[in-house]
Amino acid sequence: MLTNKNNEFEFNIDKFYKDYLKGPKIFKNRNALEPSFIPQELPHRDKEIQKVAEITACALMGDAPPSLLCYGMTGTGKTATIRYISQKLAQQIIDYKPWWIYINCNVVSTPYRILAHIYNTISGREKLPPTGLPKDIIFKKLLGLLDQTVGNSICFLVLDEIDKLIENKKLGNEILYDLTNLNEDLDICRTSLIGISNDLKFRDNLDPRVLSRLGEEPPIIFHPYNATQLGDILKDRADITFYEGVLEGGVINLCAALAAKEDGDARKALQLLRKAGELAQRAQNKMITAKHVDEAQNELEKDHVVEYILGMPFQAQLILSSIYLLSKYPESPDIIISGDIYEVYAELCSIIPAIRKLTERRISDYINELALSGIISAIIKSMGYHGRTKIIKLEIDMSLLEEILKKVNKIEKILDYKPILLQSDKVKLKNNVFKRLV
DNA sequence: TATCCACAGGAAATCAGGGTGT
DNA sequence: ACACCCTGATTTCCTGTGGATA
Repeated sequence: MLTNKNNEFEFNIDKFYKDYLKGPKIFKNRNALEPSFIPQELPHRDKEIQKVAEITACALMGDAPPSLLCYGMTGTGKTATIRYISQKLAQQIIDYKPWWIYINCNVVSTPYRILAHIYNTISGREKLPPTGLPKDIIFKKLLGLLDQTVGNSICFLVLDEIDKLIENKKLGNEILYDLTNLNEDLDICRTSLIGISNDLKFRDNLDPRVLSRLGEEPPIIFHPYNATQLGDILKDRADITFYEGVLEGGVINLCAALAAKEDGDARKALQLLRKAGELAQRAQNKMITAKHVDEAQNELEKDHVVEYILGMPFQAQLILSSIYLLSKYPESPDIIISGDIYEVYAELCSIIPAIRKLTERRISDYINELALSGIISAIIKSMGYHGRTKIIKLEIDMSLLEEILKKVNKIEKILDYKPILLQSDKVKLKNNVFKRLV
């Protein structure tokens, strides 16, 4: 034990590092478990690869493939398949070099920025400003650049999470229309659009003109992996990532089974395995065991919640605090509805200095976002004569929520506040009526 | 069976903050 | 300095609605 003369614990960092280096080694190469890693082979995606290959094969002859849509839940290999195809295609084409431009519409989320992103990627040096110019100027500049720089080649535009674009129906359809019609305005360059989405329903919001362009080919559906398939994927990656013999038998299958339960998300499976490895490494264990996987599972879940809540806008954190306060006391109602949340929220706004109170409409959207993230659940329920409302339930631990909210500066102080609402009989009355109805 | 509650949630307008070229 | 542009967040205005109650 490291102690100084007063017998206090003393941390010797140099010794720690030395010991660490001498300790067991788990990771040979971490990269293979990163989401960005593209493996040599993609197990169990042969059918999908074949379909994409068939549609894009005309690029071998220099023709632009028709637009293409890929659907499937997260972690079903959509993006990986497209990247895989782009590599294979590049190996086969000798007389020209196709361009591949990846756009994650969750990150590059506006029409202007998509155009600018494409422009900046192709041009390489001359960057367009992030805002300020009119869109049509950018569009014309882009057309010029495509003909000039891409020239007699094909430019693949891969729109990942394309459904995010359509969240703003009007603008999203406009830019998609422009992108699907690029070829009309180009002289020599040809473009080809590939859309990737995890939401099948997003087509409903598509303008018919856009849909007819994007839907020329039947969409390619990526089904979730089952546990066996996930196991195969993990095995391949584990061979690259870990030193031989560090994986206890059954660890891979356990990861695969856990991820299979969660919609067959390969990304989650890989994350789980990596986290388990990290935990083993940190604990200086020689092997990764089922225990590490369990721990990893818990930590990943917690990490996600903590990160999400701390990353939310302050107003959303306030809403969550309102829900917290509404659940905390003996007087708390059994059923939490949006109206009550808003009342408590409004109260909190008046207590905390320099906070603007937002409208109910906005708060309603925030509640929906919270529900989407899984932190709360919100079910619309009609109470007949008592109107229609959302019934909200906290889906994470109260203690965890408290722990997280304590970390937020201005919220920490109000976590013991007792809302006036809870002291009125209004809640009790409502509560009784609703309890009867639910 | 018509009524009416307490909201849900769509669409367009507005605002403030960041930028442009002239 | 000026007119104009893009964006994200929010407000304003609005129509819609399931079912207990009178």
